[in-house]
Amino acid sequence: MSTTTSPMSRAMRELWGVREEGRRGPKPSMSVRTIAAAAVALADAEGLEAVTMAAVAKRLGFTTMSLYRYVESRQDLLDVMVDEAAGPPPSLGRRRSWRTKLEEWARADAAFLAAHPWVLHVRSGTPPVGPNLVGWMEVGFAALSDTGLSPQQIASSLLSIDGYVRSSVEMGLRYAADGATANWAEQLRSVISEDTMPTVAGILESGALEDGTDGMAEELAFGLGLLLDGIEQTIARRG
Amino acid sequence: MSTTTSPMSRAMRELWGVREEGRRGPKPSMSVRTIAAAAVALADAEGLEAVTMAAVAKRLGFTTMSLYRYVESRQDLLDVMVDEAAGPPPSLGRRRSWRTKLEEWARADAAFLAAHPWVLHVRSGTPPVGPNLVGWMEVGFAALSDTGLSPQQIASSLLSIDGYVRSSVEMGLRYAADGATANWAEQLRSVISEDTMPTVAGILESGALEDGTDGMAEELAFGLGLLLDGIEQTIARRG
DNA sequence: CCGCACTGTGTAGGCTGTAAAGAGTTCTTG
DNA sequence: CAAGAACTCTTTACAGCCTACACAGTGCGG
Repeated sequence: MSTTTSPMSRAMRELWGVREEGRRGPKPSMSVRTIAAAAVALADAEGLEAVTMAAVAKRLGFTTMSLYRYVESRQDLLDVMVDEAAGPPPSLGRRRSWRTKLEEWARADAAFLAAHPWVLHVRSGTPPVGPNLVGWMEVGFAALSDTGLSPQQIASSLLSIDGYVRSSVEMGLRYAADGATANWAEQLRSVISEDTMPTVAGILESGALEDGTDGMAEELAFGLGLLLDGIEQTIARRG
Repeated sequence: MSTTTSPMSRAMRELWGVREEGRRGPKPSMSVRTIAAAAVALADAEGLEAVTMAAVAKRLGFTTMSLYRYVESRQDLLDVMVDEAAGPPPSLGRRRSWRTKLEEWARADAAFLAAHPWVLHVRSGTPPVGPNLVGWMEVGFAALSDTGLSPQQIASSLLSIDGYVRSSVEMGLRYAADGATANWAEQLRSVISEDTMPTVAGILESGALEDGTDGMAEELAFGLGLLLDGIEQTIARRG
């Protein structure tokens, strides 16, 4: 109930293209976008932990502190990075069914996350406010807007899909990492026995978890199909 | 292909109760469990960021460095914390159907995550190796072991469910946080217009996202039902 | 032209995880 | 039983992190 209203960060406002009035001093030599792009490149190459203020600044040939003219804090930078990495939303066309659109939306989402896995580990306290991510929501919501679903149902449906995609990609990356499950199996073998953990032991020995990235794509399609089926049913029931 | 085999950490081995031979020096005054419990309490109370080695040690009345006799690194501690917070797996009984069991498993999973939200933000590079989490997998796998599904399918099914539960809880916490969506709406209102983002604007005004925690439980049940339906179909198709 | 708003820089401080060395305790071995 | 090895906890130290703050230079508004 204690609604603490915090304003949008300056960096986000710049992304939305709002003009500040009365700009007097020297013109900025960077922009939030260039900074974000450099930081994204760094995260793509060396992981999220490598994204320190110093490292990003160095990559741009500026001092660490100069970044704070554009970004309020590291967290602010991370939020901006996510929006930058997402890029503009996919265009879903007009003619096809909501189901085809949502499927394409989900696939684009998965591709985005697979290309920038660190996004999954950026923990932003608040829902997204960058123009790209809001754009993604826009086209996703729009795909469902003619179905007769309530706003509530539309929102829930899209969030379900996004959530499922995220967890699916994350699982895929975790278990498909090079030798990850092999190593896992080896560690477990030294502690578990057929008596205490028979089912786990069996599944481990079957090698079911060691099939790498292919399984991920299949799994994504599988669960996604289920969610879409459910949405379809909800629509059929008069929304 | 370059399978770098890393052994299980000493802390994990202690959790599994393996005995070290020839213990000579003074007896340890703590245990991995007590440390983990203190750290969990801290995380529950003040969030994951508050869990520093110094803070945990202080809470136990020891020096920071003493923790490193029990735990190899902060990351190691985090892994142990997750296992500790999870606790023993739910007992699913014997008589009921696999579907009832899985539903209960998912509900217990959601309850666990809702009680310790920071678990969602612990990023462990490897699959879990603690006794509690492996126990959760055991009972989850066991619920599906009589269905005729392949080990591969069993593993995928349970991971799907866990993934969905996780994302559902995370979404719920993010959007249901006190005043979060209200604040979000206010921020967006200052940047978007009916022209550029008509659907988002409409959904925002409808207040669809501001209904708090109740929506989460419903949403969880909704998507979960879909996944279970899908598993049921797969089973019916001769596994 | 003056002054203010703005830029990028340099310095500094507090906090972090953890490496390394030391002092004390207990078990094992000769 | 004595001696040394192995173990525990402490102390000290350090590199790296984010960022607050004071500064010097720049360019527009009055």
